[in-house]
Amino acid sequence: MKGKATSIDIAHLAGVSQSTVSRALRNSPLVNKETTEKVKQIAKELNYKVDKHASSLRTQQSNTLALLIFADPTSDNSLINPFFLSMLGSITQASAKHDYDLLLSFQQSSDDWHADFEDSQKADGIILLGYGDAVDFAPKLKQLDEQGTHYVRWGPPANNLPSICCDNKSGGYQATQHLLSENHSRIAFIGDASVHCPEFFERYQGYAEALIKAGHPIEPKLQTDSISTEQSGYEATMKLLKADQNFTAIFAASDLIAIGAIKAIKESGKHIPTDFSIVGFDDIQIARFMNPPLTTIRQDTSTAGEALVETLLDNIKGNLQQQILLNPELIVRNSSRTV
Amino acid sequence: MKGKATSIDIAHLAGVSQSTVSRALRNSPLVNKETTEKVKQIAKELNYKVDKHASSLRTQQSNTLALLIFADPTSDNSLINPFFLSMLGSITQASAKHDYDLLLSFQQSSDDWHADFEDSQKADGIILLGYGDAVDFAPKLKQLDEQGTHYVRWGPPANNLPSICCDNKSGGYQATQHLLSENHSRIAFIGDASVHCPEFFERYQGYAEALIKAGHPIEPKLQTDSISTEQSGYEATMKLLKADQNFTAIFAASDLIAIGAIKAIKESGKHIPTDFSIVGFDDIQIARFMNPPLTTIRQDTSTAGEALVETLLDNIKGNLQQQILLNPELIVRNSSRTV
DNA sequence: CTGAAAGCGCTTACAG
DNA sequence: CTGAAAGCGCTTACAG
Repeated sequence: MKGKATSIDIAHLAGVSQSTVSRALRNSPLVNKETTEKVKQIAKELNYKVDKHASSLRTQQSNTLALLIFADPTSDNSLINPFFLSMLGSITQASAKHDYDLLLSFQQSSDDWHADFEDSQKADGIILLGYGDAVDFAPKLKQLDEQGTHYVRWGPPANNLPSICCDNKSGGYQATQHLLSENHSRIAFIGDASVHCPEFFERYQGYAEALIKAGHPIEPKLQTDSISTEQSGYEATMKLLKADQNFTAIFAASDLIAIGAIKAIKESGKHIPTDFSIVGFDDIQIARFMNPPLTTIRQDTSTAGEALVETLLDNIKGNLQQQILLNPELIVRNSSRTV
Repeated sequence: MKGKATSIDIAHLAGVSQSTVSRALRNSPLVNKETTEKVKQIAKELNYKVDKHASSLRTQQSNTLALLIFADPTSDNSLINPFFLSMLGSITQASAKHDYDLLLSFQQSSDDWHADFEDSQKADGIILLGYGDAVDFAPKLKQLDEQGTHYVRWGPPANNLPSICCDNKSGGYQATQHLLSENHSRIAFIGDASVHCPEFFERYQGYAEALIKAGHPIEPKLQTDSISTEQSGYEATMKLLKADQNFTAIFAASDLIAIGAIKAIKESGKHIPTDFSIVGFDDIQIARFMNPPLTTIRQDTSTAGEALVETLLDNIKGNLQQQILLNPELIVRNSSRTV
C-alpha cells in the first residue's frame, strides 16, 4: 500500500463513507468528533496524503505560486543575479507560511512564457522577477493582465499594474547625496538611464535631483550605459576613464556594475577611495566582503519577498491591485570614505 | 473564455471528439495530419493549455521534481547557504531541460517532511540538499527508501543510497597538500570532523592523509569544531588563536567558515597570508572578491546540479540507484600565497 | 451528522 | 483513423 492509500481505503477501514473521510480530513465541523479522530488515526497509519491533483482538479485551485526569474543576458550564463537569488529565500518562506507551494522557473526571453503557468493550472498566480528590456516586456505584462492572470511584479510601478519595488529615485538621491557630502562634485553614473531600464532610470533621476539641489550641473558625458553585469560595468568604466572626464566618484546603478567598475579602476592603477569613490546599489551579499567593502544602497529583499507573496495572494483573493514602494537604505562602507 | 478553454471546447469547434483532440495535442500518430493541424490551430486561438491536474491525475505522474533545501542552523536565518543557492540555478535549468517543473522548499528540521511531496503526488521525485546532523538524518533517509520514494541526495555516499557528492577526501588532500607546498607544517583544521558531518569528516581524512604522507604528525589540538557559518568559524578560530598552538595555516572546512576565520585573524591584528595562510572549501561566489581573495576547493555546482537531476530522473525511470563522485578542484588565490 | 452521486478535465484501452 | 466510455481521487451540493 506504499504511499498509495486513497480516501476509499480509509473509508473501508473506518467503516464510513468516502465523503465522510474527506470531510473529516478537512476538519469539517459537520463530522462527529470521534469519527474525525478515527479517520485521522487511520490516515496516519496508512501514511495517507490527499492527492494534490485530484483535489486541485476538483477545487480548481492549485495552492501553488510560480516564481519566474528572468535571467539578465550575462556572459556567464550560470550566474543568476545574486540580488534575485537572495529574494528567493524570503519568497519561498513566505509562500510556505501561507501554505502555498512554490514553483521555480528561470526564463529566457521566450515568447510564450506568460501563458504557461496559470493557464495550465499549475499555479494560482505568478511572481515576476527581472526582465530584459522593459519596453519589450510591457506588452507581455499587458497581455497577462488582460487574460486575468494573477501576478505581481518586482519593478517600478507602471500602468497601474500590480508591482512591488524599492523607491529607486530615493535610493539614487541618497547615494549621490552621500558622495556630495564626501566632497565630490563630478560624479559619474554608470547604468542604462532610459525607459528600457526603468529601475536604473529612476536611480538616475534621484542622482540628477541631488546634483541640482547641490547646485551642480548634470553632465550627460558623465553617464555611460551598462547592463547589470560585472563585465558590462567593467567596460563602461574603462570607456569613461579613457574619455578623461575628470570625475572623482562613481555611482554604479547596481552592485554588479560596481564590481566591474572597481576592477577597471584597479587595473588603471588608481586607488579606491583616494582616487575614486564608489557607491553601488542592491547590497548583494558580496558587497561587504569586497576590497574595499562597497558602499551601497540596500534593498531589503526580505521585506520585498514577503510583500510580493502577500500582494499576490491578495490579488488572487480578488482584492484590489496594489503597488508598494519600499524604502532603500544607504549603507556606508569604505569604498566611499577615507578611513 | 479567458484561459478556461477545455478539450471539449476545442472538440466542438473542430467538429471532432474530445478523445481526438487529446490525441492530436499529444501528437499521436494515430490522428490524421489535417485533423491534428486543425486541432492545434484552434487550441492556439483559444490559448488552450492542457490542465495539469487533470492530466496528472489520469496519468499518475506530475512531471514535477521537488527540491528540498535544509537550512543550516544559522544565526542569520534569512541567509541560505550560498553554496546551495548556486546549485539551485543548474538544478532548475536541468529540470526544465527535461520538461520537469521544479517545486522549491526550504525545510527546517521538521519531522514529517519526507512524506509530504511524493505521497501527495506533488512531485515524482525529490532532491535533497543539506541537512543538520547526519546521524539524525539517516533514519529519515532510510524511511524514504523503504517507502519507495524516488530521491537523490547531495552528500557523501552512505548505505548504498542514491547520492551525488564531490570527492571530499580528495579535496581535503589537495587543500592540505597546497599548504604543505607553501612550506606550512602546522596546519589547523576548522570544522566538525565527526560522523555527524560526513562531508567535513572526509575533508579531514584527506587533510590527515596529506600530513602523514609528508611525514607530519596529526595533532588533534589543531582541529576545532565548527558548523558551516561565518559566526561559528569566527568563534572556532578565536578559540584556536587563544590556545596558542603555534600554527601558521588554516584549512577551513567551508568558505563560510573561512570568512569567519579571516575575520578573527584580522581582529587579532595578524595578517594574511604573511602570518596565516587560509584555504576554504566550496568556492562560493564571495570567495574571489574577498580581501585577500580566498584560496579554496571548488565544487562544480553546475555539473552537480545536472547530475542530481539526471540521476533522479533515472531513478524514477526505474534504473539502478547510483552514486556519483565529482572531482573537486584547487583554486589558488592570495589567501595562501605571497604575491 | 452521514451517504450516494455528480463532476473537475484529462488519457487511454476498447470497439469499430 | 475516430468515437464512446471508463476512471484517475478528490470535494461538495443534495437528500436524508
